[in-house]
Amino acid sequence: MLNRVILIGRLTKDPELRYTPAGVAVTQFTLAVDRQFSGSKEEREADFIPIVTWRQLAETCANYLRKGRLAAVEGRIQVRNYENNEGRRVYVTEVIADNVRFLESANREGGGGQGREEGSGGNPGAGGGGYGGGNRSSGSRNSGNNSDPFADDGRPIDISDDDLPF
Amino acid sequence: MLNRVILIGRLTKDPELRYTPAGVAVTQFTLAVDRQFSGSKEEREADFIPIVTWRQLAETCANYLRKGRLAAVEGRIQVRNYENNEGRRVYVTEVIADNVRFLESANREGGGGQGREEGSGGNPGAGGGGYGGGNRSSGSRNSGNNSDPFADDGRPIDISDDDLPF
Amino acid sequence: MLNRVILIGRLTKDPELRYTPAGVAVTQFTLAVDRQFSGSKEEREADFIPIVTWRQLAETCANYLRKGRLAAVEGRIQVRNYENNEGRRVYVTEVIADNVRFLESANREGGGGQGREEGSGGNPGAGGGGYGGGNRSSGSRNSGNNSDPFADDGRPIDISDDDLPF
Amino acid sequence: MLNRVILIGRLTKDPELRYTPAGVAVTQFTLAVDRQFSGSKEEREADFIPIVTWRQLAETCANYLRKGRLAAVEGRIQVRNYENNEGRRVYVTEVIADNVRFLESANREGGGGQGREEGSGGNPGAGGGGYGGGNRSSGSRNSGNNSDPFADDGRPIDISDDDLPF
DNA sequence: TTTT
DNA sequence: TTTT
Repeated sequence: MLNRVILIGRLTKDPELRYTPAGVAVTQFTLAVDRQFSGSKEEREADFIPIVTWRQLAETCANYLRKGRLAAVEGRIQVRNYENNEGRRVYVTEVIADNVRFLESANREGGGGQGREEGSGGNPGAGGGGYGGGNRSSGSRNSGNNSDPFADDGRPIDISDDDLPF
Repeated sequence: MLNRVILIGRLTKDPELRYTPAGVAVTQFTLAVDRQFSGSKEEREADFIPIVTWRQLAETCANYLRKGRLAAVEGRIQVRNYENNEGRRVYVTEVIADNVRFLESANREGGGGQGREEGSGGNPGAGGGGYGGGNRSSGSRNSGNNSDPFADDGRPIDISDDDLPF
Repeated sequence: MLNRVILIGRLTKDPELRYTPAGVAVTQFTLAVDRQFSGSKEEREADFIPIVTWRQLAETCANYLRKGRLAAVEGRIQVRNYENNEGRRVYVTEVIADNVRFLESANREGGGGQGREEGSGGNPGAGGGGYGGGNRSSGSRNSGNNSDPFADDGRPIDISDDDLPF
Repeated sequence: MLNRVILIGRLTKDPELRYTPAGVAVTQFTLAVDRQFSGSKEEREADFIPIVTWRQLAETCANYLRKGRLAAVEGRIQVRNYENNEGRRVYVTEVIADNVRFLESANREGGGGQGREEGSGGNPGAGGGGYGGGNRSSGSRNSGNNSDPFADDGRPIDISDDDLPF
């Protein structure tokens, strides 16, 4: 019916951009969202919330977000489940983002040498991910059978384009 | 920093009211939130999102919500983790609600014989659950030592998976 | 940057569907959103918030919403201003909705004789108003010079298609 | 029923802190929230949304926010009305904030000489403005009859403590 | 100007 | 494991 999430937090790692077998871009990252305590700094804790973005927004996030950066994410909660290699059903809760705002300029902390730092800051059109198109990267950039975007962090293999949210 | 969720959906079951060892009320239920498809009714699917409410709001939800009812929930995403009985770390994602709106009158479908139907509908003050106090039910309604799924900070204590609500 | 509003309330009147000179559907209504008081029923008050919907969503709202109905609205705040006929600048704050959920079935209170009651309830695709198209009603259903959708309730005349939000 | 707003934008001016006759702190500022255009930079436009904060949160905002700073605001839409000096009813729409996040450190642009710059950045407890108390500044710092906090920008005079939202 |  |  209605499912809306808004988060502000910092990336725990660089985002990971992958492609579905059909070549659709998917980027994942985790947002550390500090809980609010009026109390002391000792008890500062955070929720670590996995974010998934698709298509054009996925590419933009991969280009402009980095570990430690502050970002605002708008999206919806999705609960997926899959069977793990022990035959047990595992439930994964993620936020599927349709809008991401970069709240810190890209050139803040001097890069880090990954050679991917191409933006100068601001928010180069990260909103509206997929609304009205986006560049459905057609090619099979991701061939082979080990191509799953969610493999090495315990997420389901055999993701297909049926998982596309829009 | 900022962590806000708003959901509208239907309860998959009656809510479950329990008490921490310290006597604090906790109610849990799952909300089925239909995904939006312009397409056919066949492909109608839902996300099943676990909700947790505390204190006064927990009591109100237990009193007025029932399986199948429509409700709006406002809260924040929380990611808990604990070690299960196989020594594995399990992550649980829930929405901690601080505001619940009952969108259907309680007397809609005539009860069901659980003998707990005491409300007449509307929304008897479910908002603001816990803001400024709530009635911290003092008593030791919950005696016994191994019985409660929530220590007083909401983390599971020494329970088997059978005791896990989800 | 980020501008998100979620409201639940009741329509103070039937919605008003009009068309821009270019034939784009616009529906307006006001939502009465009760403020939360734990206190007595006497002091129950509401905010009356003007809602604007466009295109396909406008048509759906005009078809399925009626005075008194409960609805959930998702959108953004927009502040327009215009010069009134006394040469004074007037500011109008509205919520531009991109998602509307009908929380009460259309056949609840038996019609009312407006002869427009064609729906049977539920939510016939009101979400995503305009995402990916909608039927941009082509024709000039609304010719002449007195055609402004906002005329008789003190809203600016000379609305043009530049005001279209998507 | 439910009324929730989340905004990210920049202050158009320094915030204005005043006190009601009873000595309750009120801070007002306007947030410029850029609309999203995938298009050119020329058509960049913004909504200018008036924000009101009360009590402890008002004091914190007055201390740490400045013109041009980026902030996230969480609250609800309120529509007030009053009669202006020409006997006409005027409607004012504002966002009553209950949570404000400072998204830029205070020492960014070097002050500006207002002699009020006492913070070093971060977010010193701006969340939860008023939840569970706040320091209801007791004194009559604001005596006299022309003391209205909303006077010089066309807002109603004679604001009383009845306008307090919590 | 307002809804249940 | 799921709601209308």
